[in-house]
Amino acid sequence: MREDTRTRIQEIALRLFTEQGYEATSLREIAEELGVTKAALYYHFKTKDDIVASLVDTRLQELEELLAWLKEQPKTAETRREVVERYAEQVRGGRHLGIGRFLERNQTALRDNPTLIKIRDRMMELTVEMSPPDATPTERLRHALALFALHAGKWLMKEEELSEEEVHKACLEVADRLLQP
Amino acid sequence: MREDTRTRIQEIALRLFTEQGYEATSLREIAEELGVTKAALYYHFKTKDDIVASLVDTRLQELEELLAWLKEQPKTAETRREVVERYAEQVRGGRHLGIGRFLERNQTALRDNPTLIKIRDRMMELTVEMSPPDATPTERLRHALALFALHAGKWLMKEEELSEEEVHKACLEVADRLLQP
DNA sequence: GTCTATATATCGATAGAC
DNA sequence: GTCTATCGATATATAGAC
Repeated sequence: MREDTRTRIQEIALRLFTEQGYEATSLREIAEELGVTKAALYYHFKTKDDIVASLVDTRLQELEELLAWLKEQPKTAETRREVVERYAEQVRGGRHLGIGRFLERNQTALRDNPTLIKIRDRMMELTVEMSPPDATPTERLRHALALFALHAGKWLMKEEELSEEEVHKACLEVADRLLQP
Repeated sequence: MREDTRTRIQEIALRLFTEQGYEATSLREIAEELGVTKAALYYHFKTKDDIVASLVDTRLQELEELLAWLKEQPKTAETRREVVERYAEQVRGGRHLGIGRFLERNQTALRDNPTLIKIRDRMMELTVEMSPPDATPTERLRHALALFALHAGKWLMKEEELSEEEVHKACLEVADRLLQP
């Protein structure tokens, strides 16, 4: 069962945008890896930005689901732990693996992209909604950083000779410590 | 006492590279803000990359000084605390303020820049050298993340109505918690 | 030190044949 | 669905006058 061309464009674009950056990756490069000409891409996507939009729409949806759930929960330590677990599951999540890193690395280049702006806003909301209204600045920072630890951990430990499971476990343990009262 | 042109180019370039990204910022834009033509820039810097080099060389030097100092210290909790303090001082540091953010936001676009590669390597070394050889993966991640917290904190708290001092204090407190045994 | 003018290359995007 | 050919804009960089 062969993948369709649209999906392959998305995969190649995601990888190159992540490795090289959005601006530094041309449609010519994407087309060459796919084995077609630049013009062929325009049959599948209207613009270069459209490729990005198709990538990030799914991520925005996931984030909004998590945020909606969080808003219905009491702002307790137990809720925060569950947010981190759900977020971690999304970050390393099945088929959308890698979109997180793409987003991290292209925030400036894509700072005017409407969907990216929404993702950043939701992310900010998420960190705010984790803490009760009377939390101190330090507490709020700790809770926010717990989510951040899941990204940073993977980068910081990429040179260690550890399995993905071990890295994941270490990330969750550090996140948990940041959530302790 | 008027600044010289070379310094003004560096200031404008640093700001635009940080706000818009390296690739998205053209020499034309820099020249326009300076009030000269593109060609004039080439009198002061040989290439666009040369402007970057002039910016990051200082940061590399700072980082190498800190690393050299760290390597002579025992890997104790006290040493780790002092590394964080010195690093924090560099991050918000006087005249080189803003280079940290520039580096964070242009890692992909400038991934082949020799000085940037060195900075990334030294940064990695720094996180490794903080922990004793027998530290667990989780401990190593915690120590590394303590340095990271100083960057992330500023981003995460940029929308809070806090003074720079308060944000800085919160960052240091969270970093300190990550260093606790 | 800064200018005008230009070389050369690449980009995103489109038109139209097949 | 993919091609060739091309448009118009913009990029980095250089040559040479002043």
